Amino acid sequence: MRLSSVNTVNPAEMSEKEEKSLRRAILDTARQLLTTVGYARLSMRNIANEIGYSATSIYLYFESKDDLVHALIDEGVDLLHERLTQADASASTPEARLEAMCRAYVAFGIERPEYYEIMYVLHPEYIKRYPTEKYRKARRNLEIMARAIQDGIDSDVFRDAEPMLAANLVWSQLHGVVTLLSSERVDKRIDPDQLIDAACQHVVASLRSWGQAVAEPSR
Amino acid sequence: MRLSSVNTVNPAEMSEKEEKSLRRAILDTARQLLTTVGYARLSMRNIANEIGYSATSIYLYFESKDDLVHALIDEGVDLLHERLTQADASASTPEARLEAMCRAYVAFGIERPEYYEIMYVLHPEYIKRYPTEKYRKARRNLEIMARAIQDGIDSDVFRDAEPMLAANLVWSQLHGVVTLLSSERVDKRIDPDQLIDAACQHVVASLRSWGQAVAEPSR
Amino acid sequence: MRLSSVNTVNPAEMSEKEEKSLRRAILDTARQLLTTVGYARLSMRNIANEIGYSATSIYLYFESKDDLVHALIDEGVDLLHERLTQADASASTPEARLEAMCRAYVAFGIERPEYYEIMYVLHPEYIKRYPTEKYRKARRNLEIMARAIQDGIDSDVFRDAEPMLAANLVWSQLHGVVTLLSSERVDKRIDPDQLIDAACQHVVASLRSWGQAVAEPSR
Amino acid sequence: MRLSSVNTVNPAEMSEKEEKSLRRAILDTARQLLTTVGYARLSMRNIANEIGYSATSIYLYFESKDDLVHALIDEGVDLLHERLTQADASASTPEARLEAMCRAYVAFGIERPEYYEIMYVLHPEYIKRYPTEKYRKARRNLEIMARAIQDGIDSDVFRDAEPMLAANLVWSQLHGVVTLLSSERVDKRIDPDQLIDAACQHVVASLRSWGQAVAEPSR
DNA sequence: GATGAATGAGCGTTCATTCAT
DNA sequence: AATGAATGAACGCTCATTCAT
Repeated sequence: MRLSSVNTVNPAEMSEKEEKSLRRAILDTARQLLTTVGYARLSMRNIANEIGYSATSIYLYFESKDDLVHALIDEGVDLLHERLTQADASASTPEARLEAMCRAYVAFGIERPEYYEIMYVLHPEYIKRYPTEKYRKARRNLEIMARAIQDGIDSDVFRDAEPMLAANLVWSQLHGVVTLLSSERVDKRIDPDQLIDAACQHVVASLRSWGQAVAEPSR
Repeated sequence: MRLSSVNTVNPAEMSEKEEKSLRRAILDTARQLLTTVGYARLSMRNIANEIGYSATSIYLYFESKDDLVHALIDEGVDLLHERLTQADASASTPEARLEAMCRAYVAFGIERPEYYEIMYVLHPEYIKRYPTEKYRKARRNLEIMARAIQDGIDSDVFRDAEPMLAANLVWSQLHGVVTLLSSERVDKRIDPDQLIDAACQHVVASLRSWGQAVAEPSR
Repeated sequence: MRLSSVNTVNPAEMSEKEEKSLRRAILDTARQLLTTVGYARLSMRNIANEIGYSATSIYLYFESKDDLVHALIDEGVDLLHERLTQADASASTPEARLEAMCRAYVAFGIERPEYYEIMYVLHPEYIKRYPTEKYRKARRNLEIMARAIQDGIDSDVFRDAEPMLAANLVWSQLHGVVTLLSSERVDKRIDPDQLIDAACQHVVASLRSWGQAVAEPSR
Repeated sequence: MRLSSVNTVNPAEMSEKEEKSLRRAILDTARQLLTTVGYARLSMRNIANEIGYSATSIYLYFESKDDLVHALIDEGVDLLHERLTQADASASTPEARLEAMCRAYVAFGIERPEYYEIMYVLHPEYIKRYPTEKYRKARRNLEIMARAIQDGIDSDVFRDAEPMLAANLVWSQLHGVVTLLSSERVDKRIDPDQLIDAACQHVVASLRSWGQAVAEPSR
């Protein structure tokens, strides 16, 4: 049975690019399965069945399951990078840029839980097998934020601090919101959007130089 | 009992209470394995081998793997509760109490990553089987913080806000720091303690009423 | 936990003979489990749990699971014997006696499926371990019927035949009805009672002397 | 394929069709084990060992143990159907047709005890998982008999009766003979063939119109 | 480029049974 | 008379992977 005759990931998209490579189909199905059944139940045979190919075929495109997942992480890293870059460009002041990036980050985490899970939640023992060279690429995403922070410090909008530490702090806060929300651990009585909103505002506020940060609201 | 003649979980502790029950040994070994190999590789046989017993024996003390893990979660919840309660009692002002609790929370997460993982990181599909009655107990931990926040609001130290929303915000931020650090995703050039410090301070700062929050530093 | 404090097989009976032996309780529970969960799921621990004793205790009264089941078979054999004897005594003509016994046999099979299953349905590999001496006792049940048949032959009501062969024939027919009915393989549109009725009548009719029953058709 | 180098199910048959598929070998071995050790001890590993393959391999041909057994039941149903159809066609009068079918039925049960066990003896709890659509096919076997009975009634050879009830009665009687014989519960002093013979004759005789069969006794 | 066939290792779990107490 | 502790063997099943074609 071939791809075209079986239930494909997204028939609409299929007719569009019709000649989507098998590699692409594998990755897409893997992603799909990650959201529906979770990493623990993501298996080669699982993926293969879904796309109507034999499990063996996957090995033509990926050396191992690790390799496949790493490819997915790669995609996730790129996608997030894109979103952050766009957010960064969408505003001019360091504050606005940072806030835009925060919102983009959280949006990415919430909308693409599959990517987010393998990128940032999977057990470290696993992530350690992630090729070192790709780590650097992943780290760039943090550096975009760090740059906006640095700019904020340079222009005295943000309080003086080690920008990478600050970036990690920002990251932590956003990461916490994303993971708690998507693991459904937050009480239903809490409105997710309010939580996200509050988090993004505080992240920026917490970086403001003390003088500025608080004088304003009291006015 | 063969316990003493085999590689035990922690020889030091063993000589201490010598007559540690097998149930205890199982829980401890499970915890140990959670840190070393992660939940995905935590198996009954794994645990059994580690303590030199047959896998079957575990079933003398736990109905199922679920049961075993739930028992661990329970312990974690209690342990965290204890730490938070102590922290809450260790200070008098709402601010100080909250900060103490933040530090206690992070300390717990960092020092007891096994507990933390099954309590707050494990895939929700799993956690859903956690008995409802115990959920309430788990939620109490958030409520201790919410209470301190409420007190702060009442005494005008904290800006007026929905205390549960604020508590969840605090929680998110701490959770982010804990998980990123213990999944070793934070660059080694960042000093963990600095990150934790910064996070705890910001958490409290972000709750201060705008007027007060900023007046001080500018002084 | 002791018998009295736990869910017993039949509380009503319990208060009656209060001091029912554990051996009795084991047998009763085993029977009960045979009907509810079937032989495949009848386990020592299962029984033990049900009566609130430890599985080990069963071994105080029965050498092995085989032994226990054999004891049950014994009871079944006795019970059936009793019913057949009563039926035999309830009528005077050989025909009436036989028919009464047929009805008693089927009734036993339907009302006591647990006994019936282990007595007559369990895989032969198992039954082979049944002590030889007890076989003889079991065979007696067939002999009661054979005797009525012999009486019928002697008084010319039944056609001349080898009585044991005839008895086995009768037995087969009844056995077929019982097993098909209690394994729920008979279409629901068939009324069980009608089927049983018809079977019992035919069984007797088929033994009638050819002169009476069959001579005619040839004419 | 290692098949040829290992102890095969039936070397004679093997040399015949040499290229017997593994699927076939699995089914045959399963059947063989059913007769030798019974369903209770029929396990995937058991089958696999017998044919010199790994247990995993079975899953290449059958989704589950259920699936495997259902496939066997299917085969049995078909085989029996074939035999009954042939028997039905082998004679012309309803009586002769019915008797031929009775003999065919019993012969099937005795010669193919494995099939017979899973088709008609296995615990109902199991059989309930048998796909509904296949039930209909199984029921056809009874309907062939019912048809001959109906024909007999129409031509006044058989006494007027509900044909399905009569068919079930016939079935019960045959079933009883088959199961008692193949479970080796019948005394060795009884000649199986005589028993079968007698049963088949009686089955037909019991259906004959009362006028013919019973008028006499009134004489 | 794709597959069918096959597997070893492992999983959670159940079971009858033993033994020291 | 009764038990708690313990186990080896087995069960159905899933998984990532290999290899010949």
